[in-house]
Amino acid sequence: MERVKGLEKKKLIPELTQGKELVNQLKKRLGPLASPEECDFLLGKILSKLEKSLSILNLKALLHEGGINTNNSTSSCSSISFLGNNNNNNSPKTEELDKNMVSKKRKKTPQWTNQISISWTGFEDPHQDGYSWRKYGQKDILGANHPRAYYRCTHRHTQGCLATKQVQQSDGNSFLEVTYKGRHTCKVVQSEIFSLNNQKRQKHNKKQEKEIVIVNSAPNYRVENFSFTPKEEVLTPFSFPPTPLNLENIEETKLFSDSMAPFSSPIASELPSYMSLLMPQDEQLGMDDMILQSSDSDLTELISTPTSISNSSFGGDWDNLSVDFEPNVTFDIEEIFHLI
DNA sequence: CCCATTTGACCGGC
DNA sequence: GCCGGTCAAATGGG
Repeated sequence: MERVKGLEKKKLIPELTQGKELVNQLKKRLGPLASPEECDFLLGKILSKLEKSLSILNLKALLHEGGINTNNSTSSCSSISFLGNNNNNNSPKTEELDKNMVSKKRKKTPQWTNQISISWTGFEDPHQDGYSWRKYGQKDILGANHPRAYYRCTHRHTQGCLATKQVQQSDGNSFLEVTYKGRHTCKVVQSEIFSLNNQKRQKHNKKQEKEIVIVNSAPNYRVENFSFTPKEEVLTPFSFPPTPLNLENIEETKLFSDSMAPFSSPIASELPSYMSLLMPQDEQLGMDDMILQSSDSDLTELISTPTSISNSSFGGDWDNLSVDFEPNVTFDIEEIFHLI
């Protein structure tokens, strides 16, 4: 993969500029007199520009094989925000030590290594992200119209997995803001993944499968506020696996590669999962196929990424991003997709 | 019966 | 004291 250097950026500018102009045209023509054909034509051109831009950015892997579909381009869009790290030396592992305590005494506020916020609309169900979550609380948040739900990994007590997530419907729109905290340390073996795919889904409802199909057909997304402040040293308390090739990461990577479930929990758990999202992959592959076809080397490449992330810049495998990220930089993709 | 959800209480930080 | 986050008893569904 190649990086987006000056040349690619130069390519991007006209594409995005044209896209923006097309949006403006469409905006002007939208109204009672607008003909569907004209709108479709403009939409097609706009989407073409955006896809081309994405291609340049090498983000095309985010899109499902269908690319941006005009039929549902307004029905689903998600955003990802890496919130960076706000952790200190408090290790969530202390919770594991306290798990036998009966007291309701609140444990020290865990400081999370990885936190990611995902805005989420459309047909995707943010709860179907490849992991099993258990809701443990719900709170009305000041200034928010909707309560915030708190979820933790089902394997919290059995395996001490400390991954949590918060889901809250944002105000003013239909976005579901899903914030993942921590990372999965549970060993969700592949058999369980298969179980998830092949048994739970069938067991619980056909609807879920249906939704997945919808997800696949509604790949439109946007990435916003892509900022990341990796601090390798503070990752340690989270008991990062000694080897990147553990099942957890495999799962993360695989699930993240899955069809259009790009905003699954794995991305919250590990940056390389996001990396894997950005990397061109056979978009035709289903998750199971991905699991089977992944090579260790690929995983190593992906999963070893966070350790290569420094405080200063994205080096190493970050080159694969095809974008020159700066620390805490706001990902301009946001603006790109706000054009839609 | 098991497990997930609900919900009020509780806790720590500010 | 307020607020966000967590706990755990109560409840419900399969």
